[in-house]
Amino acid sequence: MPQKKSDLLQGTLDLLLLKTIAPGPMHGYGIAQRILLTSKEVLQVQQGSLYPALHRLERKGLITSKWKESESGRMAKYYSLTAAGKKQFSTELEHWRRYATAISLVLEA
Amino acid sequence: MPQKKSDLLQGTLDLLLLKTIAPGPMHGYGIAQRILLTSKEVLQVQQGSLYPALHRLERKGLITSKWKESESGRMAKYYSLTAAGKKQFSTELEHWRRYATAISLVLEA
DNA sequence: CTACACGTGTCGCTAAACTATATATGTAGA
DNA sequence: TCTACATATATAGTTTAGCGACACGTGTAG
Repeated sequence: MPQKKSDLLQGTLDLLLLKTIAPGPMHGYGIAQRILLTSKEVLQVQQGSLYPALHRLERKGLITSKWKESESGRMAKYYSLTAAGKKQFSTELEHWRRYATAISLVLEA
Repeated sequence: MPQKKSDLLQGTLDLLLLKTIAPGPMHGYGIAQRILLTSKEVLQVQQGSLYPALHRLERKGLITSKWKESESGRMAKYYSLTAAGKKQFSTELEHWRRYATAISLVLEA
């Protein structure tokens, strides 16, 4: 069961989204599900965080969207990474690693 | 050299502060220095983040302060953990570990 | 006398994430 | 049939953290 207070750390949501889209086009709902799954039910992305984040990334030109029929037969907006998005992803990944390492240094000191 | 855009992740600052104070009373300026040092110059806590955070923690009863002469001979405000602060620290540490692990799962998938 | 390290603090801003809500459809079960 | 739930997108309004830019004051080194 997902924890009540999921409280995403600011700045990591974009990274998570970018990473999840990377292998191929996905729609918002599916992205959230996949993150929940691969994080072993720890990371729960709220709709109120998810869709604004997706719109934000699209406005920045990091992802593009296209309406398509989903596996369940409904229409859904499929997002894919742009070239800029791929670049941004690797930058942010680097930043996360650097940051997480630094935190560990302080915490485990 | 510290990176320009240090951008602390929201929510981790309190944890860092609590951890740094844990071994014994420290003043704000010293805390920031120590974090910079132990993180190998990666984590730079800005004054505009540091002091409000310290006040916040004190208001919540997680730390207490006392004016004392510092090693340099000036007056400085020394903060120490309260019992509630210690408890909060272990809770937040747990949360961070759980969270960082989950992120890694998604990122390294 | 100037610059820098020490030390605390605030104001105003931005932006991220959350809660709650709205909308719409299909399907399973009582 | 009615209800509940999964699928799917979206926004309005709120909170709050962290940041940049200041302001204040002292002591010391050059």
